[in-house]
Amino acid sequence: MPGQYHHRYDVVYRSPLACLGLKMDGACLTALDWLPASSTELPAQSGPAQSVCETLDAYFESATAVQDHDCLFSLRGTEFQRRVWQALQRIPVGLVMTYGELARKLNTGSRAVGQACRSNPVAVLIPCHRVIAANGLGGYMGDKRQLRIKQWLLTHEGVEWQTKTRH
DNA sequence: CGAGCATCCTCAG
DNA sequence: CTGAGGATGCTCG
Repeated sequence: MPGQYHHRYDVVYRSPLACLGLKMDGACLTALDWLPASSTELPAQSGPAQSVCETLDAYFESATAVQDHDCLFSLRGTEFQRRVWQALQRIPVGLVMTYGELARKLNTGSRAVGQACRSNPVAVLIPCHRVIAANGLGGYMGDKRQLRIKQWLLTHEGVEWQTKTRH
């Protein structure tokens, strides 16, 4: 049923992969969600949303060209989640980290990091897809079927991840 | 509290 | 290689 998501989002951006729903609060981005294939484009009309779309244009044109973006976020989350989301934004394009590595850096547990990644409100721009498991790709959006998105993004960023053999 | 997680490690078979 | 199971930190009801 196309269009059913339009009342939730201010803008629906069409990426090469799937549509992304934007929610704005004034000049700040509050949500960027991957939408189901059935959703249809809804162009930006306000300035701030348009600038987010331009950032996305640049990213999907060439990930490595966009080393940092100046989108403003306004995010709801616990202190711990914010700490993880900030750490995510410090992972540069082309690199990945494991949940365990990030956990050690933040003095916490790998599963807690994964949980915070899962609750990332801003897909792509807060690059939770750059965190992978010690032995493989890890999860994405709590749904195995969405893993192709994570895989696509990493490939687009020139990352060659491989399923490590254990031991 | 207790259950549920986008994990990790170890230890059999 | 595979699977089971414990340790782990954080969140939500």
